[in-house]
Amino acid sequence: MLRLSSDFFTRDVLDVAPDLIGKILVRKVKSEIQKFIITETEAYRGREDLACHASKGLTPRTEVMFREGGVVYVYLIYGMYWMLNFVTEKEGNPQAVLIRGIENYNGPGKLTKFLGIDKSFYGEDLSISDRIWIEEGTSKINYKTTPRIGIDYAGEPWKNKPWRYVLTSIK
DNA sequence: AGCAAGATCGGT
DNA sequence: CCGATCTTGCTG
Repeated sequence: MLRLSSDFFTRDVLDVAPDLIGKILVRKVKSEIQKFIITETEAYRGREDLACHASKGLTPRTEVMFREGGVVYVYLIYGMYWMLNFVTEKEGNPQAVLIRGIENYNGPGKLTKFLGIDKSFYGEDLSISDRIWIEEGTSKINYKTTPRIGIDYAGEPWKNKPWRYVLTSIK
């Protein structure tokens, strides 16, 4: 199957996040390759989006989001769960897609634990990595949108933006 | 230097 | 509904 190049990620996160639904997340551990359909994503869009970590500006933690799209942004939440994100857009425009679900593993904290994703993936380049990348899916899919989960603190209008994308069926 | 809160999850 | 568990950004 075809690995998605950085061109796929250097677009607006509101285009990339829904386009990732139905794509294949590939994880390679010691020459063993595992593939999963991506079922749920969320978009975090720039410095103005108060739910996006980049709204805090360029800090050691958010630095990777300011890079050219196509690299991995991971961070620890609640002291125990790693969140897996893919950076999007051009350099200097901080956006990222949170991977909230893959087939058989719903929940952003559960899937990273299952896949063995941790701090060592911070900044990993999806176009050349030999342990994580994305491949084109085969089928067309349908999805729905809802507000993002767990970001009520961001307030209006951010908490109600329909920037969560969930796979509903495969055509 | 200290502190409150967090893009979660599983058990009551 | 509540606790686990620790990094982070903000305050002082």
